[in-house]
Amino acid sequence: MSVRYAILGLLAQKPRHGYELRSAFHAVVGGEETWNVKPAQVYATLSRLAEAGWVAEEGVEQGSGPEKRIYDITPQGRQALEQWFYSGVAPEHQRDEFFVKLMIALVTGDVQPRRVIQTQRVFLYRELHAVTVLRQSYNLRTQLAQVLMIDKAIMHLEADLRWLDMVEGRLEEIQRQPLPEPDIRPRGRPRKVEV
Amino acid sequence: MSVRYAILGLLAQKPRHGYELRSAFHAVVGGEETWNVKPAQVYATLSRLAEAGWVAEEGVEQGSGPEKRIYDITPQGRQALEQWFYSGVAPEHQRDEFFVKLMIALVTGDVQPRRVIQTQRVFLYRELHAVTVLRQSYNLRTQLAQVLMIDKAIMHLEADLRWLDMVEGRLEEIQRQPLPEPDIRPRGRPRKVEV
DNA sequence: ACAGCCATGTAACTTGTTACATGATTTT
DNA sequence: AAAATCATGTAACAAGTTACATGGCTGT
Repeated sequence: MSVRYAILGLLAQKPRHGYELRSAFHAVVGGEETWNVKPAQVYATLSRLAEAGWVAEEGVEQGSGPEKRIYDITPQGRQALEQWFYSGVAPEHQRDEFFVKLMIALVTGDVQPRRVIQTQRVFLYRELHAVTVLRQSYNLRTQLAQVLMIDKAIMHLEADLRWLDMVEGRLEEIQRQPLPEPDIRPRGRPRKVEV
Repeated sequence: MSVRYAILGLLAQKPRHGYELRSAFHAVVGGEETWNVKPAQVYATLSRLAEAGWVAEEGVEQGSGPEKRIYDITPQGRQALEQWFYSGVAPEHQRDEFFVKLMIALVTGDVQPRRVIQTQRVFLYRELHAVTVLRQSYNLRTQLAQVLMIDKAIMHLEADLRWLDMVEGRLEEIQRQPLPEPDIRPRGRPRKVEV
């Protein structure tokens, strides 16, 4: 979803060809190291965007070398892009892998949840240290994307660490009371639900 | 990735069939409303797990009604599961959709980054309010998953909001200096890189 | 000559979603 | 009889990754 609109946005700036879109994406979002968009995805996305009528192939440019298939954004594309810009992005809290891991660890007998939590805590601390060191090497003016991303990473890592502390607190509160089995509701048509 | 190991973990608890795995997943992770795993995914994942040798079909149980194909975890499966439990989950900061949106908004001329930021801020505030209200309706002892998830959501939303403030600060710092175009390096083989 | 960029793709695979298909069972 | 659950799947699609294939241009 992100790459699709990113390509659309870069085409709104000026017409470009696939290879150029890929470099521009890396330049804007923060380099090949942080988000390496594969050529396959760029060309596939361009085809889908063209099929949807959001971009159009403008023609082929041929200098000295291979031909470049130039794409441009359409009016419909511009409209879709604006809608994207001015709509909110919902963070998906629930589809977090560690959350699933923790909940499964709590019901599966032969694993210690506290060790699972501790493993994650150590991991997050290492990550926090790594990005804090990395931060010093970036310059706000020339590497805005990198700086903003690290700011975000730090805040999220701190939030995750505080959450892990909270989880341990909550678990102590309920003190080894096993999770209830899923409540089996009676089969068939349920009676009218009273509110 | 999460669902795969969740199914494995639930089978480590006891042998189950596909339909039961789906209900158990919902019961443990927090209900159909928060993460509705589709039957298609459960059965597809079971096939893949069986092919990998992590689970095995134990046989068919036939009561009054349709047959149930019971699966159980294998020793290899148990090993893989333990490795999963005791390894860290890396949060993916960079593949955040709003981050991409912001960076693209900053280079695309015809959109106001501050309005994009404000839209997201309003969205996050609404979400924060919604989960704060929802929190009151849950009970720690009987709805642990829901409570923990909301704790996490609140902390992340607060982190995101603080980050948005920080972004505006950073943008004022560089005060409408346009982002530099991607630096075009000379083509051909680069000379030896000096460290 | 060779390394490495410029430029385009195809094919296979993974994880997950959506829609469809089938049929038995159970309670109101 | 209708509604809803129990139980299993197939097919098509979307987003993304990995690997492969092709060929020209350019600087050391």
